Amino acid sequence: MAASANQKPDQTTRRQKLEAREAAILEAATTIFVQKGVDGSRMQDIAAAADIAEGTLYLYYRNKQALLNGVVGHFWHQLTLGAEAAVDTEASAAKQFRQLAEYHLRSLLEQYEVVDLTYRARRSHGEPEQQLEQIREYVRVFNSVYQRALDRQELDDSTPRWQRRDVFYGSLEHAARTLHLRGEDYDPDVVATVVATIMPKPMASASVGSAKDRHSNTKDLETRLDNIERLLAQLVENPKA
Amino acid sequence: MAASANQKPDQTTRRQKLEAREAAILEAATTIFVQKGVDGSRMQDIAAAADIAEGTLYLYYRNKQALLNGVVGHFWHQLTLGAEAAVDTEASAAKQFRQLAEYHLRSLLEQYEVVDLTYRARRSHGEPEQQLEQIREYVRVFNSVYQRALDRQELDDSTPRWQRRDVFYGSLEHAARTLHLRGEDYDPDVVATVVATIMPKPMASASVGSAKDRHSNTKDLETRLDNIERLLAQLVENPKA
DNA sequence: CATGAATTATGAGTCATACTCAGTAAGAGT
DNA sequence: ACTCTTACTGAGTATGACTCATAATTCATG
Repeated sequence: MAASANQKPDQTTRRQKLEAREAAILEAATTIFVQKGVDGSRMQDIAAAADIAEGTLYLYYRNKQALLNGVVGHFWHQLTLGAEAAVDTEASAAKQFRQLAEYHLRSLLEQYEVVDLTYRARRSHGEPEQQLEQIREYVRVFNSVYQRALDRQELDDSTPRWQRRDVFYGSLEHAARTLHLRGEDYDPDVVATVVATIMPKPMASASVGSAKDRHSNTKDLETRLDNIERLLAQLVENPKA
Repeated sequence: MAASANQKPDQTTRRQKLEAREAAILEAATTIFVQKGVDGSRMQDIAAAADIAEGTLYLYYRNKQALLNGVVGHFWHQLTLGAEAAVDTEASAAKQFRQLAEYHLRSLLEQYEVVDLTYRARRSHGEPEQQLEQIREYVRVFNSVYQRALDRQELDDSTPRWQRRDVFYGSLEHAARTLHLRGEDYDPDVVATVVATIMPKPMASASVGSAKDRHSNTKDLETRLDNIERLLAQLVENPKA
């Protein structure tokens, strides 16, 4: 994950070398932490995996906790970039929430082990008790979607934003845990439920009978409209294939 | 929290003494863990606080992780007892959910630091990755309320139970975190929102909901969507035929 | 109440590992 | 080449989790 484009096959400037080292450290640390857990990982091993001496590690991160924070912070930063890309700011508010929810749930599931590290990253060693900066950054993606929805009057403000946000992230987080524990995959149904919860919906979802099949998650009308849009786009771009 | 009533002012039987020690250890460990965090707590200090030698600690708990599990497990067990007491099984389903939600949110807020320890209790030192037994026990309280609601037909089963459960606990958990970070107190509004989310619309005497009946309208839309989807699916899979 | 066998408690010692620091290498500027 | 600064190194130190030989307690016996 180099920050900027490579100019030449081998990075030469001092700055670039340092950044490459830092990236290598983060990658190594992520791997080892995920593999062996935080307590099971020795700084020695992480250094070896990053191909540097143990002491060098401490030039980049004050201590193990800081390294963990770095790993987790990096992860959430990447997640922010992905989320911003996943949301189509032109689409309807419901669709944007759905895109964000889908991206979020997918990511949590795919990188469950890294997410798990998040819970150990916090409070350096005493008082502060604060969120990681990068997590707050990530939440801003939700805030943007929310604000646009308000501006366009596609969402009323009958419920405080933070409450809806907590429902959104809280539900998805727990759903991810449940799905992971069961060894199940991404479930579009969850996204539909959560989005329907966030957006006050004028309609009472008429319940169709048994819809266990993956085909008919026909809970949310908007979800179905999405599907139609996607199918249409498919047809338009690939009329024959 | 002695299991049974004391027979005499000073506990004399072997069993009682051991149980008292165990309780003392848990209490001491809880205090120290909360005060200094898991990494900041030395087994030495915990032993001292429990008024025993360090080695004795290891007769009761295999290692620090096991001790942490003990502390957290004890906490959730107590929470289960409290939750069962807080729910009136005769009341309406909505009310029971509200009682449980209120109790849950209050407890999370009041003992936020202990709850925080929960995230570190898991995976002994490698593979298993499983919930604490006592947490599963706690969740059963929700399941009971849910089952009663179903039996009495105060709740439809249009959404899977686990999804509603994740919304319930996930939302409350995040709300607790938010309120705690802001230094705010228990907020009844959150409970109302969460319960309204769990229970499909028509109910909930707490929250005000404008339930306008658009049922026919919705149904109409659904029928039309069904047709369109079917046609599209045919087209996509069989472009020419 | 002795006696001793089982159980429970002790804390000095062991050991693994996070972190330090005196010394070395590698650039950059002259 | 020579400094001066910045970056790296890994043997060494300190800390704290865990062990274990020994001691104290408890309790079932004669």
